[in-house]
Amino acid sequence: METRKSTLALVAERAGVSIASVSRVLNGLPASSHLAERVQAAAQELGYVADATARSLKVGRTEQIALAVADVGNPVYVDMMHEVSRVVTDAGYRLVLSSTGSNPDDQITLLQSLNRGYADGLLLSPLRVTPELIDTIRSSRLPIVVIGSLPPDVEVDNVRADSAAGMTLAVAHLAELGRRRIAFINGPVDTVPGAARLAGYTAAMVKRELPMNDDATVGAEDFTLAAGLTAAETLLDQSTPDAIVCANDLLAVAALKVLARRGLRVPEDIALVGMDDTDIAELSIPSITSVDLRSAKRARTAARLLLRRLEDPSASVSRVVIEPRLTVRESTAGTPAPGSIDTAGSGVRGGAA
Amino acid sequence: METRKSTLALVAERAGVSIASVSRVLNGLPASSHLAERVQAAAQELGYVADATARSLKVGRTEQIALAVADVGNPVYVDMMHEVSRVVTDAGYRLVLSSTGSNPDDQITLLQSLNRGYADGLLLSPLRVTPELIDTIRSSRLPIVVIGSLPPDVEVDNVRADSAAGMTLAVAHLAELGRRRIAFINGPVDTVPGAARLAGYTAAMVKRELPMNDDATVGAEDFTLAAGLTAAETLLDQSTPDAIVCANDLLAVAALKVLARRGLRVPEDIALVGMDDTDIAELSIPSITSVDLRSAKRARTAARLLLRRLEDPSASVSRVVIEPRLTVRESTAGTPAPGSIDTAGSGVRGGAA
DNA sequence: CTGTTAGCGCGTTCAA
DNA sequence: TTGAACGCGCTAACAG
Repeated sequence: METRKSTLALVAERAGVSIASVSRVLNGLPASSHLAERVQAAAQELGYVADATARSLKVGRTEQIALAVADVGNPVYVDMMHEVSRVVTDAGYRLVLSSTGSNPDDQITLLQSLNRGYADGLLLSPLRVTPELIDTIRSSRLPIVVIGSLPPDVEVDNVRADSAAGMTLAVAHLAELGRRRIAFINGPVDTVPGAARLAGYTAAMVKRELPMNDDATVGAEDFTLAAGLTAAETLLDQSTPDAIVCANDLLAVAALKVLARRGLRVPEDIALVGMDDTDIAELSIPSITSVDLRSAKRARTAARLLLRRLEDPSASVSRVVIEPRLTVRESTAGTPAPGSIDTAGSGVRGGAA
Repeated sequence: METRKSTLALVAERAGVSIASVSRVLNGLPASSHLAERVQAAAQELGYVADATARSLKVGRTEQIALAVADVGNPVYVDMMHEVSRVVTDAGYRLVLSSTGSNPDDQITLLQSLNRGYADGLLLSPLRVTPELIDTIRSSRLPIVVIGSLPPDVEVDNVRADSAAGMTLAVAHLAELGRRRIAFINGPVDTVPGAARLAGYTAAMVKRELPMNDDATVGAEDFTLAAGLTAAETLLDQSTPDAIVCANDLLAVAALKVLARRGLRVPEDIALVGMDDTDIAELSIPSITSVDLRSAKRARTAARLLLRRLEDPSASVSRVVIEPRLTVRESTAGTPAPGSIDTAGSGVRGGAA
């Protein structure tokens, strides 16, 4: 096998045939077995592989799909990436990863560069949605599937989680365990998920007729551990909940740390529910009950939607809503009514004295 | 701004000039301001953006860099991805993500497809290295930088961690805390990191003249939580260490879970050290002391090496070794000599009763 | 300073 | 069944 770059012309010369014949044989089009053999052999010897760029220019497809997420480090996006990578690779596409920040302007720049045609389609998961961003998405030359909520009048394929329903699951679960003073640690309210989760929390609390209190809701600056630590301290300084729902697993881990630091037991003193159901919910000690927003399924669905649109550009717009589930773990397991005495213990807690 | 696809020819027609002039203006080459204006205007109106594929075919560069890792889900690779994404994007390249499994054959297939020229270079981090893989790397037409160890006679750019030195750091740290029965939970020994870490552990123990024991070393089936749980159970069934070093943070978290389950305190009864210093080491309760193998720095260095080679293909081969650090956290903090009584406590432990 | 033209490497008509 | 020739959209070398 040669290591030099070889072209159709070189293979053709070596096989003593025309480049058209080489192209045909390698693409499996009808040819005499005699010719096919010669070509195969020549191609083999030269280690020939068709140039992707030239092929793309000719056929008008790059066989690449772009995925743009706000933060490559966020476990949720990692899950999505993982899944998209699988689906897309299986369909014969390569995955181009674009880490835009949460800044809508950067995403607009990205969309414009997408029109350079380096990919056949885009999966976009915006953290903040502005009218400008929507306009840009609308006027994109290439198909886009949005992962996340979009205003109802936007005619773009999209798949989103029902995080309001997720908050309902969390609140209901805690209420059924007898908790009433259910606090909420949110992320930034000016993000799409932040706004949706706050709305969901409020609705769920009202519906259950549980006491609402401004001091029982705090918003972290960001969906990160560091911001969560500050937010949890603030919350516990101004409020005495018997349960906390967090808009994110990272925020839940932060809460867990602060609770431990203050000598509060989970779930005995305070039950804890996270959201996203990422690996860290399982890894934590105690493990954290979490609302599974089905990030992998959302990603998979979005990827398939995009693949479908690529093969049928005129298909009607799809809007898919994925229903959440609740994964119950130690942070809410076997919890008696508040105020009662913990005798049994689930036996799987860390740091037992 | 139009949404239809526009070409140089269309812009030229609209501006009433030649396509060459359009190309020049848009690439910032000298032109009269009169002409430049006309062209800019026309391009603007048509929403023209140069086609990436055609440009690539012409200039022979795709402005894409590929990154191939064994497992997109592994936190270490996520760190690397994050960093590579930054460096590469800043340099004007797009990142193509290839998730090969740990199977060398898949990686060979990947390398062959790379010769299709869809990227200008590759960053490869193989979990297992076979002679065939090395041959394929050697004969690649495109530049490759390997992240990880390579036999000394392979003339390929590469950057690796000194995980043997890392094991020395871990063992030394524990020894200085007075621990002597230092056990080791490794990953699969037939992987590059697995082999290196076992060798490092053995060397470090011998050097410190600490007691070695077959029962004190177990190998998990995989570098995952699930495999780690089994391995930790096995270890504790057959051995009574006062410290455990794990080849990986995930394995360390698994050990933490098993220790908690058995009522053993960390660090009082058993001190724990992980490896890789990923986010989960910080997130855990207690937080885990971990050998920082500098995955971000390794990735950054490798990416820069590749960029350098792209601009100077004849540069001499670089082999960089990144030295590890130790990040001390709660899982080994303030630990007195074994057998003595814990009175002080660092005050930042979880699950205090 | 600007226009014309020749390919980059491939797939795909059209003739033979 | 096979070969010759064209063009995808662009940049660069050459003319004018």
